[in-house]
Amino acid sequence: MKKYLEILKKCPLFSQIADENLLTILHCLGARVVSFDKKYTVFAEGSPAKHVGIVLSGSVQIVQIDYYGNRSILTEAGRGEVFAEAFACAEVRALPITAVAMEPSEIMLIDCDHILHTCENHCGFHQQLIYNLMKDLASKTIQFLQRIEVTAKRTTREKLLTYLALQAKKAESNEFTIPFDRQDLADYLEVDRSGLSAEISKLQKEGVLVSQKNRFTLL
Amino acid sequence: MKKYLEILKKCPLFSQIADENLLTILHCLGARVVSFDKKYTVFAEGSPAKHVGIVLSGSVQIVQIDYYGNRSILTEAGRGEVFAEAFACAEVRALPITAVAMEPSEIMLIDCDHILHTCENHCGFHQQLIYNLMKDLASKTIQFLQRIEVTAKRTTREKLLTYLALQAKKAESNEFTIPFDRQDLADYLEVDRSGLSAEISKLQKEGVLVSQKNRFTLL
DNA sequence: TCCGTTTTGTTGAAAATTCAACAGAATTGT
DNA sequence: ACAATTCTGTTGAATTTTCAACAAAACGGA
Repeated sequence: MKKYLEILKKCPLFSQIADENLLTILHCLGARVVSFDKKYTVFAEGSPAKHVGIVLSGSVQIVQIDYYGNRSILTEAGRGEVFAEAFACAEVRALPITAVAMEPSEIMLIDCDHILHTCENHCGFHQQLIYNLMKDLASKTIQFLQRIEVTAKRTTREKLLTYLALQAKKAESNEFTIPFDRQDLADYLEVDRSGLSAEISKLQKEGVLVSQKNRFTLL
Repeated sequence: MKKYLEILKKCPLFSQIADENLLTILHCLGARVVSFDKKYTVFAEGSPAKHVGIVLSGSVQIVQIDYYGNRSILTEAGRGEVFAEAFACAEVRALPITAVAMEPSEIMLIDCDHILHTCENHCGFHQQLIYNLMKDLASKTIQFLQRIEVTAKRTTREKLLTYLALQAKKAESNEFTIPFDRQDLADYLEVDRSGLSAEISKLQKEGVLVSQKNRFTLL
């Protein structure tokens, strides 16, 4: 576990927890690390929502696939980020989403019960963990809100520009890369891929932005 | 405060808290009750996100209004429900949303700092409140996810049917009322109102459902 | 009850999206 | 370096949405 300490220290779930206690806590929580190849499923829809995931390396996408097979990308979690926590915390029976590794990834899995309920050793960190989980869930709610702000727009152009503006703000620069290829971006914005490609071309011709693959510059 | 106890006992923020302690806690939290007439603003976009709201009577809508004045309804909170907690918990400076009373409503306001941080009296309920807040935020995340599942659909018809199916499931009946008029429903589904009206008419003619105002029956 | 306001349903035209198909570019694995 | 696969941009047709305008219905207050 030692080699993961650096990244775990940046994980919101463990904020305010002294480095020297981290290993103990991980042991107490029964944390384990699993590796996934690119495109492999970390959590499958319908399976029990027991575990919280933490991205140690690589990245995962949280996707929802409807009755007709249409894919919707809900979020993307990179190094140090927690995912699937809401389902475990809310004690839903079956996961309504799927988590897929986007690259070869190492994922730390923690049984959420171990976080929420005191362990046999009565280690005193549960309160802090619950507080951290609460903070994390609050910021996830706000993330979803931003996504809704984007997808609430009615046209592909508006959705795209709203999304890119948010990314530029996040990167604090007019030049930034996004974690999506064209199909992914379309599935995140809830629009047609070919229409999205066309819109990006159009915006480039109009001189609004420059795009090379997943790197964008707003002009 | 006494007259609100019945409804507060059903509020997720106070679950697992003994009735006899509730009044003490409310006092410790500095809870106060404010009345709002129909259509009045409970929280305005841009104002500080300090308070958590609890609906004691009436109901509120959480709405987002974009640069062009397009309204998007994010959620609706009825009696006993908590709202705006995510912004206070995540310590965002300014509220990105507006909360509006839908009917004459009594709202309990609690400064979120008082929930998250121990008070002078060191009353021992903060841990339980934080735990409750965490549970509440987890279920709010899942609520948002369902909304995304609805609005991710590409056509008015699909959005409407997905929404109505969820409502039927929630009501455990094919007959149910929704908390929206036509314009509100359109602003929730992110579609055009007139198109929505047309689609409802069409579905009635096809014998898929019956609608009288905001009461629906799925056939 | 009457009047003014709000809500709802309808319509047709304009605009935008989706869909399917394809070809070139880029990437991956061997 | 090569072949196979995946990704991307383009196109045109069909579908759907949006927009604006209007009239009937429902509602609320005096």
